[in-house]
Amino acid sequence: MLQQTTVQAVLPYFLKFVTRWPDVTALADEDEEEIMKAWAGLGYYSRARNLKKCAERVAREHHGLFPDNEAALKTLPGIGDYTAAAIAAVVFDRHAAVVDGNIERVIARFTRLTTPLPAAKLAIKEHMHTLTPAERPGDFAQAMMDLGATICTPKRPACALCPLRDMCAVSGLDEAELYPVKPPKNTRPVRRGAAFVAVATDGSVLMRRRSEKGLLGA
DNA sequence: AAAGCGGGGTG
DNA sequence: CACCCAGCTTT
Repeated sequence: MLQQTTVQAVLPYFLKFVTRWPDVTALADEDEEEIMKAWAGLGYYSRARNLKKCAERVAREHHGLFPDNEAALKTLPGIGDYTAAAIAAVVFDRHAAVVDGNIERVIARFTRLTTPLPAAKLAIKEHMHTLTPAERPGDFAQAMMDLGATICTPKRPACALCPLRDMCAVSGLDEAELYPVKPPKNTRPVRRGAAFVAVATDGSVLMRRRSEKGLLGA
């Protein structure tokens, strides 16, 4: 449910779902039509169909219990890189590198990555893996996501409040002059000197110096 | 690598 | 109005 959907929007749906279908088997045995009706309003309806298919496979192939490793999880319908790692880390306490949109941004800034996405995704995943502690990897992932949601935000990050400020590669830059930018369509990020910091799920620039506002070229 | 998939909240 | 949201699947 949380794939590209805010926690606030999901919460009431999630509560209704877990109340009506308390376990994987209940969901697997339900008619798809009923699940779709309960999903109405959430959008991205393929997620609902994947959820049912996933429940059916977990019920049939795993005795109603989710597999405890990333590789097996990723074979299930609707479960990709992020969700597989999140389940492995949060539910099974495995040392898995969780990378969602927030963590992507946090890591990219933290390492002052200038490679545009999605080419940088592997490097980000690897860096997150080295950063993730063996103990409470799930809590660490959730802390990183919270950091991205509250401090290291897409626009106007609150660097002054950041607990990672002293270790962050971007902290060397003048915070007061850092601000978010979205490049015009049909343009690509251009690097000039060290003042330029590029990152975002769509490959757009997140931050650059105000004085170089006209830096983007076609 | 890029397109397609939704609805809702926010500045 | 643009942008963003605990992404995944299919071209």
